[in-house]
Order: sequence, then C-alpha cells, then structure tokens
Amino acid sequence: MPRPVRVRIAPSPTGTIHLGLARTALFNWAFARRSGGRFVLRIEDTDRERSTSESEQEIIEGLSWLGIEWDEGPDRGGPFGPYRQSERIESHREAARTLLEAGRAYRCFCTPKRLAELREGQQARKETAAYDRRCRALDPAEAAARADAGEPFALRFAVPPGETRVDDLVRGEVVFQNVDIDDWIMVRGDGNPTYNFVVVCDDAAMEISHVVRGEEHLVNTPKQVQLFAALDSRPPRFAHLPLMLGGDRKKLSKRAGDVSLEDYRAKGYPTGAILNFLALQGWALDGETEVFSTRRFVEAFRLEDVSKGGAVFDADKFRWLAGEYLRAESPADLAGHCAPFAAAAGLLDERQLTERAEWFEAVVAGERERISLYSELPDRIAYLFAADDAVAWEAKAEKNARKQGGALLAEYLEWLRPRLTGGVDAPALREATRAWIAERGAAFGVLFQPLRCALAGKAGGPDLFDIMAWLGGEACLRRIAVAIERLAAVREGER
RNA sequence: GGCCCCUUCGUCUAGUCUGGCCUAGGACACCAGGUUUUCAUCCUGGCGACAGGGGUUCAAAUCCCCUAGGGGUCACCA
Repeated sequence: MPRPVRVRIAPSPTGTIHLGLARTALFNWAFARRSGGRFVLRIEDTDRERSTSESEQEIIEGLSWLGIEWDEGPDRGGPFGPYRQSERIESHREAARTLLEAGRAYRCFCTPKRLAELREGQQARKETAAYDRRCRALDPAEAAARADAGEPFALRFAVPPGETRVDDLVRGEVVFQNVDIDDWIMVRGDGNPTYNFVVVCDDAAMEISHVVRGEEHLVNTPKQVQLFAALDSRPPRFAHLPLMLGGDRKKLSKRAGDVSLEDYRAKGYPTGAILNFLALQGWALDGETEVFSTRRFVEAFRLEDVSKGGAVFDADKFRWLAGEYLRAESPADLAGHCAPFAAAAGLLDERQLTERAEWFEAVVAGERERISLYSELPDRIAYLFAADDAVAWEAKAEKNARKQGGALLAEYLEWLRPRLTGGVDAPALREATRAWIAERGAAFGVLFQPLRCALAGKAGGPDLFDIMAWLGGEACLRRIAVAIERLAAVREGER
C-alpha cells in the first residue's frame, strides 16, 4: 500500500558540509519533488560532545545557498517536530522502556573493559567481533533489581533469529542472516541513546517513507529494519547511493583534498555547476547530455536509475562544468558573482564597484572565456590596476615582445598619441591600426606582441583594443612609453 | 578475517531488467588540425573499455556459475 512520500536527511552538526551530504540532500530533495512528497531536515545531534550550533547553522546556510529547500526542519518547523534529535529525547526514552518491557531489548551490565577484552580475543582468533550476548541470558527480574541497586548498564537490542531482507531500490534484494547481526547498543550507560536507535525512532515518528543515503549505511540497515519491526512500525523503503570516491578509490575524505561544500563556494564554483556535477555522481540524464538544469534533473530523476558502483570524484570535469555555467551567465550576473572576489583581492572596493559597474561588467565579459571559476578573475585583471610604470611582465610575454623588438612600437606610439585624446574608440582604432600595419607590410604580431606586453604584461588575453578602452588613453600611452624604455634598457644590459 | 556491496574507455557514464539495432554511444582529460592579433573560447578529428574463465543460446556487455580484483562495515561514533 503506497503512502505519502516523506524523505529526510539527518546530518550530524559536527563540521562542514561534506560533498557526500550535499549529494544525498540533492537526491532526497529531487526524489521528494519528483514524487510530490515532503523533504525533511533533521539535525542528528546525538553526539553532544561534537555537535555545535555553528555547524547546524552552516548546514542550513550552505544547503540554502545551493538552492536545496526542505519542507520541514529545525529552522522552519513542521507537523512532525521537533526536528532536532536532542529535543526528542523523551520519546526515545519512552521507546526504550517499551522495548525493554516487551523483551525486545535487555540490560547489559558488561563493563567496557570486559567488552574490550572480548573483542580482542575474538580478533586474535579471527572470529567475527560481536557481543557474546551474555547478559541476554539474565533473568529480567534480576536485571531490574541490579539496575535498581544502582549498577550501571547499557540497553541492547535483542536480535531475533532468522534472516532480514532489505529490498533496496538501487541494489535489489539484500539478505542478511540475523546471527551475523550484533546485539547492538540502543542506550548507553550514561543514558544517552545511540544513532542507530534514535534514527529509527525518529524516522518512524516522522513517517519517513524512503531512506535515501550513502552505501556506508547499508550494513546498518538490517539492524534498523529489525528495530522498525520491534517498534511495530512500517519500515521505509531504502535506497543506498554509491559512494563518492577519492583518487585512491576509497571513500571521499579530507585526505583526498577539498571535500567540503564551503571549499568550492570559496573557490567560486557556480551553484548550478555544483548541483549538476553532484547529480552526475551516480546518475545520468540520458547518457549524452552532461549539462542540464536542476529543473530537468528533478523531472527525470528516479531512484531506480541510480548506478551501483562508486564514483571517483573527477576534479577536472567539475572545473570544466563550472566553466560551462560561468560562461552561460549574463555579464551582469557574472560581474555580480565575481565582484566579491575582486574586492577580496584588493582590486576594487565596494564603492568603486558601484561607481564603475558598467566598466567592471565590460572587463568581466572580456575575460569570461579565460576563467572557469569566479575566483580566477582577479589574477586575470590585476594588470588593469597596476601602476603604469610597474606593470608586471610574464616571462612568456616579455619573450614574445623581445623577439619582435620595440622599434615598431615606438613608431606606433607616435602615431597613436594624437588618436587617443578623445577617449578610446576600440572598433575604429582596431581598423585604423590594422591598416597602419598593412601599410608597413608587417605581420600583426610584430606590433601586437610588444603592445600586448606593454599594456598587460601577458602573453595572451582579450582583444588589445578592448584592453585599451578599459585602460583609457593616458594609461595606454604611458605603458607603451615605459615598455619601449624597458625593452631598450635590458638590451643594453645584455651586452 | 567475518558479513555486505560493487566491477563498460585513465575518470564520470549510456547500453544490462525486456539477449540481436553495439564493428559498445556521450562527456572530462589527453593528442592533432582549424578559426583568432595572442591566450582562451569555439569547431573538426584521433586515442581509448565490456575484469578473467566456463556455460546457456542461432546470437551475450546483456542470462547462469566460478575465479579474481576493488570497496564498505564490524564502537557505550554518526
């Protein structure tokens, strides 16, 4: 019998947003949208030591920045609240009590020391490390008496005999033998519940219909399925997403480089590119189309189409995709996205950005083919802000300039001087300069290479006459004059 | 090591369920050429894979079995 689609992500607020979490969020969200269901954000702050409200904020802010929106969550409430696990502790205690009374859970008085020794022995004998279920044999009344007397205990789930089947939407049916499932701890000695316990209690209480998460959780699933049964609650369908892998083909981790969403935000990846790339990790639109909108993704997304094998994170492809999105932006949008990076680099302050908005937009539009990330702009245009007599020359630019020599440049400067008084008319100047070079029977490069070096100090870049227009006539003339001297002076020095 | 999952170009993947249209398609990267005042963008072309072995079948990347390899997980973490 079908039930309303309700999915969730349950991140623990213990750090930054991992790309894996971002993808899980994206897939859950897309699935909910596609099926007309609800997407829930639940903060999994079971680990009180490591959970912080800053991290929770970061999760909320980061996912919002990406454009992923949840229907219920700690920041916006909802009919199944509260949405922070720590605030649901009473219901967890209640569930634990019920399970204990029903005999589905039992008190374990084993000390951490004994457990450690047990584990060591099992490992030494190459046996499966699992609790030996010693306390499961205890008489409930006796156990209750010991607990009343103040003896510390943990609560373990009593795994029943038999087997557990998980009908995974991505992987098909997966069967586990219950003897292989440990009598895992539901409530710790200090009274705090564990993740595997609360996650099921909350999923049940919030009527979660589908659990879509990373493959590392697949082995937890039988424990959870058994708990749903013990709770007399209908279990959700499961879908385990393939892992995102690092270059070593192991689970993507900090070791592999930048794995947090914030890293990519700081580097200036367009949000559309991030979403698009994440969608491609374990899913494909039609096998042909690589660049597609979030809208198309949502329309076409089906859990059944998710691939099973792990996906190695391809930083090159991600960067390429970023460039595709960046280049598709309007000049105004692109300028707006690049502005903070230009400001951070100390090129322009906010006031200048406002006053010279049109100018900045033109510059950004002129550089767009050469950058893939917003953060790459400042380096490309820094020369525009250099002092005219101190433009940094790249080695290759200088080499090109030197190959052609400054003679023609000096001649050009004299020709140019009277033509720049009334501002720079790029198209007209381009035409006139071409004619001027043709008159002399020279190749374009003989003038353009030294000129490019003089103006920008770079071997490549936008159209020279656009650069002149951005720079303004006075600056151009000064830079060319300085370059003529510089080219001549060094030649002297070489002798 | 136990349990579980996975296996198509270097990488992301289409094709696998419903065997034939697959001399296996697309993309990134790489290489070559073209366009351009340069760089880049862009365009064209090239390189490059069904892990191995059996079986079923007229026919297998697609179905079955075995082997190998990789990964995940084995906490009073989440």
